[in-house]
Amino acid sequence: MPASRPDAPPEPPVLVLFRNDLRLADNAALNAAVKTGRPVLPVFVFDDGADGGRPPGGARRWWLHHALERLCASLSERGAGLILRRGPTLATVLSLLDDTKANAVFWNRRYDPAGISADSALKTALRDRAVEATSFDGQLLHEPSRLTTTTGGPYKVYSPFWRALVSSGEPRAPVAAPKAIRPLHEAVASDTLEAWSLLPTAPDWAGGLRDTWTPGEAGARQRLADFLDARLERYAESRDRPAEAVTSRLSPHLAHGEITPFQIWHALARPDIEAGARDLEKFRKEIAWREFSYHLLFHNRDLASKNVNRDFDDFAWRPDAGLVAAWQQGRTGYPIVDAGMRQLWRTGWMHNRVRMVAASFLTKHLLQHWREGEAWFWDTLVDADPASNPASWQWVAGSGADAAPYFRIFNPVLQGEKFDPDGVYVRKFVPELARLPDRYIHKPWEAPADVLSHAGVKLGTTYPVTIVEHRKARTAALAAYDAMKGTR
DNA sequence: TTTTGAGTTGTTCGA
DNA sequence: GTCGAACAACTCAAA
Repeated sequence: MPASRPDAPPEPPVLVLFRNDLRLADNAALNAAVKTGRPVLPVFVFDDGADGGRPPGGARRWWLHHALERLCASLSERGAGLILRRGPTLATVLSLLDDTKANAVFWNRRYDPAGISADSALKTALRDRAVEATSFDGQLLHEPSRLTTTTGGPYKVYSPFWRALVSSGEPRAPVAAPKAIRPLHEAVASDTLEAWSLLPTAPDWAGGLRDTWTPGEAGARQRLADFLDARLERYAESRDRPAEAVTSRLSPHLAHGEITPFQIWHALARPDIEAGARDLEKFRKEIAWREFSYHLLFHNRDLASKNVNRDFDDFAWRPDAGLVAAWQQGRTGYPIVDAGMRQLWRTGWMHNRVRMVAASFLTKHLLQHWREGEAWFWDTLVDADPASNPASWQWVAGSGADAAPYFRIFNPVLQGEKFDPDGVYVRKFVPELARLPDRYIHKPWEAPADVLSHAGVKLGTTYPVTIVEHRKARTAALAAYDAMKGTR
């Protein structure tokens, strides 16, 4: 241990950059910094788009505020503070070096294209200044460049990617949080969280988010424990039923790095887990989808803006702001779609099955560009992820890698009847239909007049008339697809 | 180089 | 009501 005589020159600290890794457990960069035995200065560097990536949307800003409060509290329990700085990563870190005389900077790697560029520029600049710069893993089980086909290329199909992931060996074990952090005693300037104005005001739309989520590392741990304890054993059977809360809901915690896939993967292997092999495999495959999305993003920097399948550059979208608005606000007249869009608006999250139905509806029934939907989800989802969000939208739209065949057009009535058979989900988020009998809950327009009036439903007044007719919309979508193929 | 098997999540139609 | 075929070939990945 270094001497700490009061007259000794101050020992240079190690800076630990926090970005999408708002946790102390399984934090490789923080652990390595603590292990040096030197003072550690944790800094949250909020590039907020200044590194060239996408600034977080409204829902993630709300989450970030609370996650930072939690992170700050758990750092203080261990003796350290959290410095807040906003700006481009390189300039921000260089000014921190001036302020602190630090001679080492540690961080966990980011995997969005702008983050990769900014961090590699940072590494070069620091090494030019003889400052130690070291990056660590944590966000992904596999470096996106590491899994390759036998010919060395990137995977474009999920199944072979999954097989490669499984056969590439067990992911490393997670590491425990440091028990104590040696603080830096000199004061370092920090922004205040309030000054960043991450919380919505006028109006405060975050009530539903507060009721639904507990941002922060402890919340993530609790969510994982609940999932393993009560939900995983019904996962394979019920994961497609939005009214049943059997999905893990870990996505926003993963997106903010409050928990790592290493922690999740290893928790699934615990001997006390009572779940069938089918449940475990299904869930592991979802974790692997997240990995696959990052793999795609790594090899397609423009995933959020350009069709992976360039044939779709010729697709005849029919831009219509009114249709997009009706979809966003959950007034399409299709109960399962509207329930999903309202769940998203109210809680910052939507069940996976309903995401597919709602996304298919926007791109195929309404012929609106998938980018419209991707942008709306980016702004409203607490789990908005730079890889999963665009990869999944392109998958649904048919323009992505390993995408759904275009002719698979979800029928919103059948999907509702199949996965929300007793209408519990629809009734929760579309209360104006709550008194309709099950038989009509997914197709109120077929209900006889007396049934509607008895349920207090007036189509076109209390609940919208369908904005497009399913059969016609389906035919039009298939025709648009054929036209695109014809232009090749 | 060529061959071969396979490919998240669906719907509709007609027998 | 149930069941199988058609939907569109095409590209990927491994042998």
